[in-house]
Amino acid sequence: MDEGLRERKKRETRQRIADMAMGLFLARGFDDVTVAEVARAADVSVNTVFNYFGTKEDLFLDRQSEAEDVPSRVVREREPGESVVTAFRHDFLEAIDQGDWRYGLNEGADAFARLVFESPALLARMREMDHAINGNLAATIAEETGAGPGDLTPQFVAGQILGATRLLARHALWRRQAGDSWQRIRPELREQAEALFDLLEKGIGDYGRRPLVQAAQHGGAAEDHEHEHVEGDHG
Amino acid sequence: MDEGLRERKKRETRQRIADMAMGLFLARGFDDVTVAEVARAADVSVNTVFNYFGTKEDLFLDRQSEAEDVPSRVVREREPGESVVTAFRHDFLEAIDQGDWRYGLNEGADAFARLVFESPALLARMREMDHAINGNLAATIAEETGAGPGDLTPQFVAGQILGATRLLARHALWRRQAGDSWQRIRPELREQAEALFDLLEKGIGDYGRRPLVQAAQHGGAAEDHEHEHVEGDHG
DNA sequence: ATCAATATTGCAGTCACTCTAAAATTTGGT
DNA sequence: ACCAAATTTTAGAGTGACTGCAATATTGAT
Repeated sequence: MDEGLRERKKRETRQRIADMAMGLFLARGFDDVTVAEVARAADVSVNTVFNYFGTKEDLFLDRQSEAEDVPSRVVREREPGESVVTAFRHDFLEAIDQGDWRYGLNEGADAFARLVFESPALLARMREMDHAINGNLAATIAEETGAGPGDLTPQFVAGQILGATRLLARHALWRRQAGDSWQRIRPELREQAEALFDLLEKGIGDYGRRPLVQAAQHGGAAEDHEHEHVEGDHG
Repeated sequence: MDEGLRERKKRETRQRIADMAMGLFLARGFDDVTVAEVARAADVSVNTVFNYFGTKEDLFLDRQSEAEDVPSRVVREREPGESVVTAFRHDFLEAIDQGDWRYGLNEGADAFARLVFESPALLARMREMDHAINGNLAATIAEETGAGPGDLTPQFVAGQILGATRLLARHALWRRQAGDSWQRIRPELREQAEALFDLLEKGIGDYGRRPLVQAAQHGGAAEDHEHEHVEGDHG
């Protein structure tokens, strides 16, 4: 045994605190539970709680932050011939079918999401995590593609892709919140994912192009001149 | 006079508080200034400060939040024949030359930025603002293009574009922070902007495509075949 | 001047979080 | 089993943002 009594007790105490906290949060919402209550429930002092968790939010996100470099793995383990985007496309589509927790597509994710959406503090923390994840993925992409330090492309690409997957995941959660079953959501989500990944790959250059004619501008027929004049005056 | 004494005094008090706050923040950093100090400097009680500003962060972002629907205007006022992306391309490139405050490209923006980057609280608030701006722009785009309520494309496009402009703006600020002059930054920023907008328009489908050769796939040496064979076989 | 509306203030309190010093507990050596 | 050092836990006091309430000061209209 390389784990003494001391280590075990610490691990147990930490776990007890986290478990009690999660129970209270799920029952009454994040903001309506005080750290003092968590401490009482775990039978420790408030100071001990802060000894293990730096902030109240950490009580909730304990293990969540482990997922901070998950997207990097998708890039690193992409198959030969696969671009970064297609790697994520395949990963995400698989995730839909398997109810992958990495994108919040698993069964119990909605209870979790409800809690987050109701708490400004947790929302802020989630955005912070998103930011960190963006940075991680950008670094990995830069590394994989050998981009120079002044090159903004890795950060750009990371942001674009994660923006898309987050949007899709959030949309699914939102539909779940509204009462739809995963069964009903899945096929639509697949379509939407395909559509957004197509846009990622092929670009949004033509999106929302305003018609060149102005006669009957917002009369009724808006579907003429779809690809009329793609200008390319940029360097 | 449609403004009585009462109204004027309120306006003046509010302004005095905001000014004093900004002065203290710029001098000593956001986190190292207490609301009580701001109150003392403005010669009012702490309660009066909270009477005008809901949170400490509001003291800093007072007028900033006015800019929440600025991007929407770019879309609405785009010229005939212009897509959403090209509208932003032109707007941003103009902004670079004119040192536009809307993108934080004006002369005094770096002092501001330093303050924000050093304060976790302000960073969180900025991200919150970004989120709101995203939502606004998405709504405008949906409106302009007549997208249905279930269509994720407007949100997607809004996120992609704002992600790009924010990245560019942040990069410029970061270089400013490092001591470069706007004069030196401007031309490079233009190039980077052109590059990212090109990617927005044409897509990132081929970015980071891994070579198809497989010989020493995951043996020991990890640095084989960097850019070997880029081919376009997607479809 | 006086009254009603409202702006400002003082005060007490909550909650997250910090710091410090005093227990309580575990560990290693004898 | 016992002691001493290391470490964990705790109590207690304090800070700072923010809330709620009741008292007070100021303004607007008569």
